[in-house]
Amino acid sequence: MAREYNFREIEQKWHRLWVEKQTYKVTEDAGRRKFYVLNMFPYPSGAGLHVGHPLGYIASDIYARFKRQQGYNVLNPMGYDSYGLPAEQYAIQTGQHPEKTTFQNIDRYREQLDKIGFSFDWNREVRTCDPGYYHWTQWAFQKMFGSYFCLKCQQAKPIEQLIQHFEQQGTEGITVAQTEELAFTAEEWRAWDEKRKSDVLMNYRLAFLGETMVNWCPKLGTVLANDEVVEGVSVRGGYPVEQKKMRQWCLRVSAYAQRLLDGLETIQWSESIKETQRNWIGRSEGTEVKFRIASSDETFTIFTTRADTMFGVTFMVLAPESELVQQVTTPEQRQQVEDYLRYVKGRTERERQIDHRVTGVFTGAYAINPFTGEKNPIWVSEYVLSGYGTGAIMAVPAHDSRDYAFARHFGLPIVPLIEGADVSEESYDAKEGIVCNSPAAGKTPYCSLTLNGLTVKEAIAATKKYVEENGLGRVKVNYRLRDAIFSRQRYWGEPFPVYYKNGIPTLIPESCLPLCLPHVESFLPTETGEPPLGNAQIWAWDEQKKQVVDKQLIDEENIFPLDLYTMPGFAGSSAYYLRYMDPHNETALVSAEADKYWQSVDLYVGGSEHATGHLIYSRFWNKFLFDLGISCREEPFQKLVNQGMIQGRSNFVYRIKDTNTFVSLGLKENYETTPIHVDVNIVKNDVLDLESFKSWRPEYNTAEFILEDGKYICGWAIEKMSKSMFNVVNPDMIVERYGADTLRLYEMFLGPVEQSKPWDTNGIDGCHRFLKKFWQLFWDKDGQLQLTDDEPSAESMKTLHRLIKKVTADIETFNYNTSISAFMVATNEWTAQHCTNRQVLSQAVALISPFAPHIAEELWEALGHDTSVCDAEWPSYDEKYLVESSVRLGVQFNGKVKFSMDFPADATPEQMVAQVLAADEAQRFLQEMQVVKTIAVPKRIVNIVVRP
RNA sequence: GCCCAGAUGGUGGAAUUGGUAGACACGAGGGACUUAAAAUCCCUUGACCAUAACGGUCGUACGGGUUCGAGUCCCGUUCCGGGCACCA
Repeated sequence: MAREYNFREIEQKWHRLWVEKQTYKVTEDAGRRKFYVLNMFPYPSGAGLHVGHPLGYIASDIYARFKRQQGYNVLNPMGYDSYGLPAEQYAIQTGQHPEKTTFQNIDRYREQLDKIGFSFDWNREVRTCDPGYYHWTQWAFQKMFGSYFCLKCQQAKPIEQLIQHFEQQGTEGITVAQTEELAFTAEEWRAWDEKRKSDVLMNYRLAFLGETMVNWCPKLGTVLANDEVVEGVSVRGGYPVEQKKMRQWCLRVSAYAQRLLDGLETIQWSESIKETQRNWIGRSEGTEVKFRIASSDETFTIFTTRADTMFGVTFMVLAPESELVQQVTTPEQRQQVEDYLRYVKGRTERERQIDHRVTGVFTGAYAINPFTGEKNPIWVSEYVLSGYGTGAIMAVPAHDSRDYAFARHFGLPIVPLIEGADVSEESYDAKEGIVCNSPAAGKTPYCSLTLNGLTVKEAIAATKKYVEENGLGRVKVNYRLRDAIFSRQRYWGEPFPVYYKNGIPTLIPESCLPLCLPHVESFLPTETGEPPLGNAQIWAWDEQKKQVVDKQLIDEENIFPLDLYTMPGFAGSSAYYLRYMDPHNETALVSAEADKYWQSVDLYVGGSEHATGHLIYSRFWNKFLFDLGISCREEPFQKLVNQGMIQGRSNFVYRIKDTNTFVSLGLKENYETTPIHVDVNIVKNDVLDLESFKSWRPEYNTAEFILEDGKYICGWAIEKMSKSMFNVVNPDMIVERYGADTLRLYEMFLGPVEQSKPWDTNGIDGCHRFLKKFWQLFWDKDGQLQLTDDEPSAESMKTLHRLIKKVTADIETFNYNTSISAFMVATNEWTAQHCTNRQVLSQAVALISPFAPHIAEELWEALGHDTSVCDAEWPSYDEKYLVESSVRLGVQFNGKVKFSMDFPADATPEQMVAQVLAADEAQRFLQEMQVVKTIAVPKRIVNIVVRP
C-alpha cells in the first residue's frame, strides 16, 4: 500500500506535539540575534475569521519561521484588541454583556487560529481588556498628564519643571506645545488658587481636559477621533456625526507633529502609507501677519503661505466660530452677522463638506494692511475654518480660487500680482511666475519692500524676512494634525485613573493602578452622552484608604467622584508591542532588559486602513515613552508590510421574473431575469449544485432550471467578502477539506501579499496536488521511506540549489507566490529525475517548512531527526551547482530571432559574435547584407544589425 | 483640484529590472486507466492566417519617442484603486 498524505492525522499530531513540547516558546537570549515579527492584533468580532483574516498572519509566520531557521531568536506573539467600539457594538447587537461576548469571541478566534499552525508564543498573549494589561495603558496616560512638551528640545518633560518656571518667570521665555498662547507673570501665577492653576496647566499637559469642538455621534453615543469619522459619518456603523463643544480628555499628538514627520524618513514603510501620514500631518510653512483693526487699537493675526501676495489683499475673512467676530462687528451689521452665524450653526459638518456654497457677511469693520495702509473690509464666511491657523485669513482673490469665488460673488476687487496672470475667468493659484504690481520702494510710507521682478519663491522669502525684521509678525509652521480626542462616553474601555477633588482632576496614585472597570448591568450608551459608568454604584475614590468605594459616600470627607469616561480603542493598541516583550511584568510596562533585547518591531504586518489611526497614535505613544526612557527606540515599527484585502467572489443565479425558474448564465439574455446571490459554497467552478441549491432555502425547494449542456452556470462578480453576499469562505472549512498546509500555501499562492485579490476556492486543488506530489517523493509503493544515501545526481543538486536561491530571495521580498511556483517546478523535476537522495530531500523539507510546517515536521521526523524542523538550519546555496556547461543563445538579426546557437558558458561576447558570423546560417543571411553592428549580451542573445 | 500606486490570456498571476512575453496554477478542450465515478497520468490552450509538415502576422490600456532590442525607460492620453481636500 502506498502511503497516503493524511493531512488530518499529521496536522492534529503536530498541533498536539507543539503544545506539549512548547516548541514556540521564546525567551530572551543574549547569545542570539533577535528578530521581532508582529501582526496587528485582531478585534475579536463575533463573525469569526474568514479566509481574508489570516493572510497577513500566514505571511508573517512564514517570515518568522524563516528567520528562526536562519538562527535568529524570533519573537512572534499574538493577542487581542478587545476593548473599544467593535467589541461593544457586537455585544449591543446581540444583546449580551461585552464581558461575555468578548471572551466568547476570543475563544472562537483562538480555536480558528490554532488550526492554521502558527508559530505564535501564546505564553505572551495580551488582551487589552485585561487589568494586568490596561494597568499600563492607564499608567501611560498618567505620565502624559504629568508631562508637557518643550518645542525647543522637541521632547516631553515633567510638568513640574514647567510649574517651576511659572513660579519664577511666568510664561516669559517658554517655547512649549500649548492649546492657546497664554501670557502671565510669576506674580499672577502665584496668586491663583489651585483650581485656576489646574485649569491653566491643562493648556500644556500632553493628556489634558479640553473644551473643544468634537465629533459627536448620537447613534453611537460617544465622541469620535478625526480618523474615526469619514465624510461626516462614523467609520463604525456609518452614523451621522455632528460638531459639539464638549469637555473631553485629549492627547496633545500635535506636539509631536514634526517628529512624526521626520521619523518617516527613518523607517521602511511603503511610500503610499508614508505619504498618507504626511498628508494627515499636513505640514505647512508660512507667515503669521498682524493686522490692526481700523479705528481701534486691537490687532488680529492671520496665517498665510503666500506672503508674497500682501499687496493683493482686498478683504479679510474670519471663521464664524472666531471670537473676533463678536469683537469687530459694528452695530449696523450685527443683525446680519447674527443671522449668518445662526445659518452656519444649522449646517452639519457633512453639509459643509459636500456643499461648498459661497456664503458670507460683512462685519462692518476694516483691517489695515500693514504693507499698504489700505483699509480692507472684514467678512465672515464658513469657508474659513476655525481650527486651522488663526481662524482668520487675508484674502487674495487673484491668486486663491476660494477667495476668487468669494470676491466674484460679493463683488470685491481682484488685484493680480503675477506677470501675465489672466484673472478675468479664474484665479492664478500656481506658486510660480514673476511678481509685479507691488509698489516701488519707498512709494508708500508703510513699506520699504518691493517685490517686482522676483519669482514667487524669492518674494515669499523676502516678505518673511521683512515681516520678522519689522515686527509685523513671524514665520510659522502649521500642522493639520489635530490633538486626539481621548475620551469616549462608552462602557467597554479603560477607565480614566482620575478623580475630581473639589473639581480638580487628580490622578489616583500610581501604586493603586490598575483602576479596574466596574461591572455595570446597564452598559448601553445614551444619545445624550451620559456615560454608562455613571451607572456603577461602587465608583468613587477614597483618598485616605486609596480604594474605590460606593459613590453614595461622595459627600463624606476624602471621598471624591471618579471620572466617568473611558478611553478609546486606540489607547490599548498603542503600546502593545512593548508589552509582548515582557507580558507578565507586574512592576513595569516592560523591563529595561527586555526592551533592550527586543528593541522594536522589525517586521510589522497589517492593513493599510490604520494609516491615520493606530499607526499614528502608536508612533506618538512610543515617542512619548522614548522621551521617558521606557522605549529605547524612537520608532516602534521598522519595516511595515500592508497585506492586501481578500475580496469575495460572489456567484449569481438568474431567476426569471415572477417565476421560480432559474436560467443558466449563457441563456439569460432570452429572459427578463433578476440576479440573486447564491452561496459560493454550493457552487463549484461556477457550476451550481442543483440539489444543494434546492435545499439551501425553503423557497427554492420547488425551483426549476433551464440548463446549458446539462449544467447550470452561475454568473460571478468580485465584491467585498460579506455574509450578505454569501461569498464568505471560512478557513475552518478549507482546513477540514484540504488541511492547514494547503490553506497556507494557497493563500500565499493567490498573489503578492501586498495586493488585494479575490478569493476563489477553485484554485486550491493545485496547491493540494502539489503537497501530495511532494509527499510522494519520500515513499515507495509499499509506503516505506525510499531514501538513498548515494551521491546526489548533478541535476538533482542543480534543482535543489536553484530552489534554495529562489526561495531565499523571495522570502526576503515577500514574493511567496513565486516561491511556491518554484517548489512546484522543483518537485516535478525531482519526480522526473527519480530523485530519492536523502541529502537533497532533507534540504527540501527544511525549505518548505515555513510554508507548510505540518508536512515538514512529519517528514523531518521520518527522516530520523529528533528536533523540530523549525530549528532546521536554513539551507544555503552554492553557485557551483548552478553554472551551465553551455549557453544557448538566441541569435537575432535586426532584432528578430533567426536561430539559436550553443556556446561554452565562459565564452566572451567577442568569441560569440565571431562564432555566430562564421555559422552557415549566418553566412546565408549575410551574403547580400552588410553588418552594421553586433551586440552580444552574455547568457542572453547575440544581435547582428545588418542592412542590404 | 493635489499627491501616491496601478493596467499583461477565459481567471489568479510570472518575466533574471532593457534581452525569446505569458513561468506556475486554475478553468476549458481532447486522450489514457476504470463496469462507472472519484483519484491519477498524458496532450492542446494569447489572437489571427496557414499547413501533410514547416511557417507567418499581430499582441503587455491608448498615442508618440529613445534603443540593435521596450511589459520594463521618457513624454502625452484614457481608465481603475488609495490618500488628502474650502488647511489659506
